[in-house]
Amino acid sequence: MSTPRFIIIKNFIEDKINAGELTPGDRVPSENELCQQFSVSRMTARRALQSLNDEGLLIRTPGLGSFVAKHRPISTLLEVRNIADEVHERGNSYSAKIITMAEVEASSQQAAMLNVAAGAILYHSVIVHFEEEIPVQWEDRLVNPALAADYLKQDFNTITPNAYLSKVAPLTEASHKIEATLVDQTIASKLHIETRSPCLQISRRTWSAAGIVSIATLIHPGDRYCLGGHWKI
Amino acid sequence: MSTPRFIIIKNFIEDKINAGELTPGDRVPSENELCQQFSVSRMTARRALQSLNDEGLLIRTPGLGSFVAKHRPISTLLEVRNIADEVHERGNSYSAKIITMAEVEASSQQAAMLNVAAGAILYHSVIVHFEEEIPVQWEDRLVNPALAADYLKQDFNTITPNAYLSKVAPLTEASHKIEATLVDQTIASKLHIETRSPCLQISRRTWSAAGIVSIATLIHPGDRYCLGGHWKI
DNA sequence: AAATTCTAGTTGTATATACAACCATATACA
DNA sequence: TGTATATGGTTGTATATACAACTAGAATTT
Repeated sequence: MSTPRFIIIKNFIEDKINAGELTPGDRVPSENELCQQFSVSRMTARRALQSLNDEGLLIRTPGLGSFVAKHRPISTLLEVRNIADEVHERGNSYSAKIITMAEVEASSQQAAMLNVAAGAILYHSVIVHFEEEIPVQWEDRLVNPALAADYLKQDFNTITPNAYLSKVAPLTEASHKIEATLVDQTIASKLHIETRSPCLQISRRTWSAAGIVSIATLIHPGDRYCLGGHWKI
Repeated sequence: MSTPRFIIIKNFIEDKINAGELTPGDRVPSENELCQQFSVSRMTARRALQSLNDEGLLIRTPGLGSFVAKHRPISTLLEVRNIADEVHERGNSYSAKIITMAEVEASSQQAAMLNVAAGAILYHSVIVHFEEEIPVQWEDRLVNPALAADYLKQDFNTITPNAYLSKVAPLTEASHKIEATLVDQTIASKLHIETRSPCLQISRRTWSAAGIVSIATLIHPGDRYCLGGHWKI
């Protein structure tokens, strides 16, 4: 029913920041000052400040105080998700076509990326994903066999590589690179687009607790796919 | 020196999730169980669980317990930042060239996007940003005068539109769309690239507490710019 | 004058306690 | 049998308290 007190205090400060009354670098009331101002215990006042700190709005320094954060980069939580889930969520039919599925010897560059010895065996898959029979993603993936031994035995018509890997090697870390590229003739024909069409290319590297699991290159036709994100304080 | 107890408990649970001992949907020990197991007060055990909840690893339900979250989308915090800061951070020289800076009447579509009346006066700017004298971004921006009255009076060689807007109307919300496009002849010539080159296009809409501040279209040459992100649990 | 020490204020960690709200199950009753 | 009711366990909120670690500036000493 009634909103918790620490939320009230939190909103009080948040509103002042949004209104421009408190600008980056300014000092906000200390825990003790908030105690008196709102007649609450220090733990309650603390919770409000701590929460704002966790959200990146405040910087708190022992011995000094709490200050409005200077760098509040407009960042958007870009969810790079399971393409199958995404398609299903839109209520469309999903299918996949496997182009390649084999063991390969790691080139020196690939070995470095996956942190294995050059010449080591890697699993390599190339899959085209379809939404309503229209190709929407080209997925080229290298997998470290040590962390996903049964990769090649999976039926990727029923489970996506991403989903399988998340299951056998829980992901703890990932890095992405997003760029615009032109695709070559091979990929263009598989994606049913013209050669030299603009495409959104996502390069992704994923870690689990045990090490680097996989590197993937995902290519989307520019006119059929875009990434979106919404950011809120 | 010694790590806080709530961190120890937090890591204990986090490790089990990463190792696959606890999988999505599993129940984790309750606050009271952790109290006994680690000989700490409930508030300390609670803090560990609460922290994991805030990070999205756990879902906590009153009356039921705490469970490993099912949806852990690999999302990356994509920072769409001030281009000038980015360039400076790389240790390169930054400059800007103003192409357009004027008042315009809002078309019906523009009016709808900015939530103003059709035909209302808007500020319109087009700026090309350079890194080491090479164009890296085309910025086309529409601004709501009600929230940034002095927009046209700014010297955008010394302050970027983004930075100015953040100052006069603190941002509280933003949405982004990222896609790959081909640019027309006008933009291509300003960016010193060939017509029909692939480009990364970011469409951004920003809010402050008072309403929609601005809509911007940022275009980057595909071969000179990419977005990157790193995600960690 | 310079270096050192002290002090007040701040955040960080941790405990013990109390009550409210909620859920699932077991029990009692009609 | 079916419906209430009670019970135990869970998370959520809030307080009062204690001590540690850190910072800046004032006071003291050299």
